[in-house]
Amino acid sequence: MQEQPTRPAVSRSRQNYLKALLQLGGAAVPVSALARRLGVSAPSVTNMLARLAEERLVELGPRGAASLTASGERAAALVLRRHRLLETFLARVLELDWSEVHEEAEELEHHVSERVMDAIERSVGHPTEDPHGHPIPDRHGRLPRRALAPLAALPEGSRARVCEVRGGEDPARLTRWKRSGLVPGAEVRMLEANSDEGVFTLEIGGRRVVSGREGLEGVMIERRPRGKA
Amino acid sequence: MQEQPTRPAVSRSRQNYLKALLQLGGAAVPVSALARRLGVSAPSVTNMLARLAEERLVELGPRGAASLTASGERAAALVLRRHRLLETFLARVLELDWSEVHEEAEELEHHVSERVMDAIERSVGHPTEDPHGHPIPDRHGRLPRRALAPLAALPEGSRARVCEVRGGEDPARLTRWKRSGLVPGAEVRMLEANSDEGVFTLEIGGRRVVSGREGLEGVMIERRPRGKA
DNA sequence: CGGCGACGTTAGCTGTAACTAATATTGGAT
DNA sequence: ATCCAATATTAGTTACAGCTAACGTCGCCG
Repeated sequence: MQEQPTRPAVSRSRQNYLKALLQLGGAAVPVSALARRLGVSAPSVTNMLARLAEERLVELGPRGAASLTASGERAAALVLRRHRLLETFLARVLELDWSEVHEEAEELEHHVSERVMDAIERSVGHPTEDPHGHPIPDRHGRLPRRALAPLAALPEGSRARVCEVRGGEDPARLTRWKRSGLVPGAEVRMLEANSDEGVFTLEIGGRRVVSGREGLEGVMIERRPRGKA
Repeated sequence: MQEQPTRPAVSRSRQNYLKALLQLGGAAVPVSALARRLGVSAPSVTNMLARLAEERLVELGPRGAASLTASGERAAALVLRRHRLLETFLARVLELDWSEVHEEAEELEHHVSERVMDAIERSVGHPTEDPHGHPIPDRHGRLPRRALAPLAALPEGSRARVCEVRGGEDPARLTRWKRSGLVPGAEVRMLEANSDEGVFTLEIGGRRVVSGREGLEGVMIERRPRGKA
């Protein structure tokens, strides 16, 4: 063992694998899915999974299906926590556009010390959600599970509140959503839902917005119980 | 060539070598000095210097003496710039203690994007000095040269203003200086300078402080022209 | 002027984490 | 039942940047 900058317990690469596993469901994730997500080759994944398995962070099933162990899941959630705290910080304190914060956090999450993370968290007042509405895991790696529905599933005439927008990796998409008012917290009403053709007409903040199904994919709502307008 | 995260023009390690070269005077730096400073072995240095020479960032003289080229010096100053901006940011915005900011910046300087650096610089109002009083190079890599004198050289009875405290790598030392009021901007008067025995008595902000020569090493002053007690 | 010690270099390894090419496995369609 | 295509694995390589051990080259001291 040679040691240069105090090798971290979980290397940068490992952190990315764990995070990807968690976001891919955490259980029975195929090698190919991981490879696609991380943009690496399948052999690289097989290799890394073997190492992670050795370290008891994942468990390997048949046909390469990987599942996070309890400690792997915790580690993954802690990476997610840093990521989301950083996004919040970048948006609120440094005033970056919400379409930019994802890629910046993607890099920083691996390099910011505990000490600085604590200061960052203080500076944004211990938020529970990031700018895209994703819940922020607590410092023990507990990630609140929420049951949300896709906006496209909202019945005609119903109201709902946008809770979370997924797919923050694509800045252009976020920019489009922001322009039409599709941000967490926005109140929307489904005016017309043509599910067959995939065309939806919504009222967002008093404005009519028409969108295709792909344009809405990832926008998640919490159904308003009292909302049968 | 394999490329994972868009290999930076100048790798982390290179940046550290360049910065160390600049701080070691930038010209005719012996291998051994670099090795000591960076905490690596001599062969590692020889190796890296060869690569840097190939990239025209340094020039190699006889007996391994390394000198920065113009572009190497610029690159080094830009690393220093990031470092000092980060220190300022960490101290002023995240309110870390000035004894902690150095080591945090040491890591972050390699991983913060241009975009975020710009936002950071804005958030601290484009400072020209870091918390330890070091000048911050401009965005073209120009580093103002200042002629400062060590505090220990101040004649008895003279006044001066502390300009810069060097040696910020050692948090304990910074903490001691801060306790005795030796921070950039402090007004001091040399009450008694026993240079032979290396004992100095100073007046700092109305308080008498006695210190040995080592305890003052790195505290730099700008002589007050009108300051003959 | 011979040799010692400091300094530097060469050679060869280590570890991480990627890659390609070739091979094995496996599940579904014929 | 067989074969194909998708999926996963094995084997071998690459790049970076560190390491140790061994060797070379000065300069100076005696």
